Order: sequence, then C-alpha cells, then structure tokens
Amino acid sequence: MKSEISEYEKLVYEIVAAIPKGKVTTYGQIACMTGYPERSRMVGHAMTNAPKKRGLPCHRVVNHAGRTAPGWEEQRKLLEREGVRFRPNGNVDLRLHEWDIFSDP
DNA sequence: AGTTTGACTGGAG
DNA sequence: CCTCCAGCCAAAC
Repeated sequence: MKSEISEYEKLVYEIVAAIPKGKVTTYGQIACMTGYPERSRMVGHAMTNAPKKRGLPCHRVVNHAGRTAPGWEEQRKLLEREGVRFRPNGNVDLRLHEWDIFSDP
C-alpha cells in the first residue's frame, strides 16, 4: 500500500502555499478554508507532518494570538525577512499582516 | 480501547 | 495581549 498523504493535509498545503508573501494567517482560518473550522488542531498536526521539500511557507502560519510556533524561533526571523513586523512581546502584528482572503488577487 | 498530548480557539479574569 | 478554563479533533502511548 502507498504512504500517500491524506487529502485533508494536501488541501492544507495548497492553502498555505497560497498565502501571499509578507502576510500571515491563523490555523483556524486555514481549517475554515478546508471546510472544517473546528479542526484547527489538525492543521497544526499537518504542519508537523509537512514535507520540507514543498517549499511550504508554513512560517506564515501562526496561532490566533499571532504567536509563532513553539520550538521554532527561526520562524520569526523568516517572517521578518518577508517584511512582517513583530511586537516587542514576540508576536506578529496580526492587525497589519493577517491574510485577507478578499484581497487575494 | 482508554488516556494523554498537542504548531488550536474562544470566552472569562 | 496575558493567563486560565472548557471544547474540539486526531495522533501517540
């Protein structure tokens, strides 16, 4: 049998890959786009399972508080390179960088 | 098969 | 925005 990635995870990867540069989004927003707004946790698991070869900008995915992923401080540096501004408390300024699907070209 | 854990969220303090 | 509590869901033990 084939070790194929679940359809749900594949869908998550497509959405994450569609995040514009310099923007971020929350797990809940992604979960909602997949059709399961209650499965935000599964999105996080999908990121853990996320293959590194996809060029997947998973660093653009943060939690509802704008907090970067635990155990991955490098994410902050990657976002700063994208042009994202961080607050002194170490959180992304969601007010400025939260992905607006309606602004997607 | 039941318990615990986790890249979560929303409400309350 | 921070912390604590409750809810939700899948994977790990």
